[in-house]
Amino acid sequence: MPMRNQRDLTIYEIAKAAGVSRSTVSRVLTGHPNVKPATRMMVEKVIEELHYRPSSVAQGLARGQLNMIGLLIGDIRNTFYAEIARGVEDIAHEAGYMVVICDTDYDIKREQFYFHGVQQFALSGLIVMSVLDQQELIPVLQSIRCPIVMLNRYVRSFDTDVVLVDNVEGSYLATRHLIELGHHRIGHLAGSALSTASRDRTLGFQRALEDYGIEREDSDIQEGDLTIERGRRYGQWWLEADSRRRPTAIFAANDLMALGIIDVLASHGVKIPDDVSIVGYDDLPLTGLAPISLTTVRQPHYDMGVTAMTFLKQRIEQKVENVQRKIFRPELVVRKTTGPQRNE
Amino acid sequence: MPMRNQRDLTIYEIAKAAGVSRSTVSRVLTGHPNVKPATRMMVEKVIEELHYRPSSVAQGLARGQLNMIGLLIGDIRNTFYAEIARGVEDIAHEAGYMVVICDTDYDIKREQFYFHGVQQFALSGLIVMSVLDQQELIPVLQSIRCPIVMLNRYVRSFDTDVVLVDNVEGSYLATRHLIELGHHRIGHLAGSALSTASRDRTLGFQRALEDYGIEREDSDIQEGDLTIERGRRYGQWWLEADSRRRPTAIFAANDLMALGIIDVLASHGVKIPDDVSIVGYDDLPLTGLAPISLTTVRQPHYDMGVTAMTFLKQRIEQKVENVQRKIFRPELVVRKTTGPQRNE
DNA sequence: AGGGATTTTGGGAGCGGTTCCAAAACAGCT
DNA sequence: AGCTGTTTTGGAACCGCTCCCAAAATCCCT
Repeated sequence: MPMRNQRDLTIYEIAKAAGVSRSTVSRVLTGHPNVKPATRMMVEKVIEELHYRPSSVAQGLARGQLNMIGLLIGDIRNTFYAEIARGVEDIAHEAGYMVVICDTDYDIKREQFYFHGVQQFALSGLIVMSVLDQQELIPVLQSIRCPIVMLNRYVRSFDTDVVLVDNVEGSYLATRHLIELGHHRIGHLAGSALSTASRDRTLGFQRALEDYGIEREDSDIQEGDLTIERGRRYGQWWLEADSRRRPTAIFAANDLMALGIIDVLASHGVKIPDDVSIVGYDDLPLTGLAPISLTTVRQPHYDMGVTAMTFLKQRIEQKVENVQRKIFRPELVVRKTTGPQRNE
Repeated sequence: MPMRNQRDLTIYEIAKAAGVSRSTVSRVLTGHPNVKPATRMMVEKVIEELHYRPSSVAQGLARGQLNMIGLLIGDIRNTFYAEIARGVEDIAHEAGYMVVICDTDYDIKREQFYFHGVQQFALSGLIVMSVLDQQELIPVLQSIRCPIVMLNRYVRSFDTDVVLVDNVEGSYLATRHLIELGHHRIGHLAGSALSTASRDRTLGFQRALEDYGIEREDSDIQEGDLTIERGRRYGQWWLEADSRRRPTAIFAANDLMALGIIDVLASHGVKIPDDVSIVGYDDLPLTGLAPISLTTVRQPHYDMGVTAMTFLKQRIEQKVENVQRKIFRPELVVRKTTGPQRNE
């Protein structure tokens, strides 16, 4: 039987100390306008002096929602998510919300678990970077009774606030960059086909190829899972592929996979970018370091988190009416893992 | 006025549907033994069929603690913390706790804020990687009325469960490695002198020098803040220092700083390890990649998180009596940023 | 000063559970 | 059947706060 973590002051003590009723204290606490200024100041003084802090749990029960928000992400160990998380938290912190971290590990079971958790704890809101397929996601989303902001994902038939980056454009930029360097055998290691973000990146890739009249065999696109390990497997595949047919340039759907590829290739003596060019996606903080210098597509992760939380806050506080939408523009960062196609 | 996030089922509905009293439902919910097996099964069936989930907030109020724990860390963007966080969360998840993330940003104000938050929300427990000086930390810790596990830090005069890595040994290993390569001008870029972890690392460094009879000027140790930027500044300093007196090997108190140093040096054409050897500390996942291949000291971050949360869980559930303590042993990982001292 | 409108305050009923206590049901005995 | 002793159950108080409603206080006029 867990010990009860005792508290000392309740609103009742404050009321007594201030010589008013609990209701009045509650009013100053919640900023209700109908309190005589003198009374308000007096109560505030007592609160201050006694270092009273209301129980968020009791408030949560009475108000029907806890001052917390959930952040549903794949895996916090991926810096991509970590930066977003930090952006979310900074705003949440200012606004007085705590952030509950929900690592789904890209696992649907676990994601379901957290969706339930959000209900049970009556969280005030939820920022979602889900992995569920659209089909499955919709009913779940509808069953959630709190404000939701979708981040880097969207569901066409479900209108929520949403923060996006133009993934089509980002990968178009990356691919065009490779094309302009003279490459025409370009491989794409994609993300999961279930996520709109990944699908859009693949789309941008294909569109660029088309625009520049480059033929594409189906084998040029492989599906991945955004892990470094998957990148390593791709690297292995590349090493073993027919050297006259394998891509001379590779566009990976995220930096982690690009790094995995580089790891394998570099340790087998493949020269980058001389033997093969590589572009990633995300611009993780460490990929810009001199020894790596990955060419990649930058997304404003931190700001995405900030924006998502700002949207959510407004929604929770019902300061807005219409759906909020923000689309960031990605930016190509050319560094040293891409170079001109060498004559064959 | 935020909208109330409506719920549907309460314990009362279940009681009615099952034809028993709320108390009985509550008993089956909490696993109280005094329920007739037939009744229990019957109630469970109703709960199952109606998909009832008790409100964690109401439970929290009644029990005096919420089924959540806090994780107080510096900055989730640092993979070091992210891996720990993931270890913590995985265990918490199994045990039915949610994890609230508290990024202090190494800022005392913000740390205080979160300490208060823990109280207000009546969290069940707290895992602390604080930045506060011992002096300041003790009263704060004492004022917290919930179980605490200290992670990678300790306060001598305050007995809590603790999970540590032997930092003295780790940096001893790193330093000895450099000495054995023939270096005798070795620089140390330390962490904040306020944290026991950093102080211990400095201690191991000094001890190794002493053991091998190497003289040390005070300038060999510089205080840092564990950021990549600080590493860059150190790199800058090294570039500008008198080339006959500057260190031929550098031991950084964490990988991030080591990477910052490498970033600057590598982009100025300094050859690593030919011109200077560098050792980091942490073995972040990306530092092992071929282009970087940082020699470093490995700590089992994920397992540290797992252990901390396991300790905390036991403590919350009062399954243990005595203080729990676990000290992991670090491991030197020799890669390619360290090499023999070249004749001068 | 008196009367209606408005502001300020206190009382009390929730919010959805847990838990203590006493009553009810059920044993096992003689 | 009648009497203890143990399970099993329901009732009610409570956890700490919010918020509705009505009473009290204050204000502005005539």
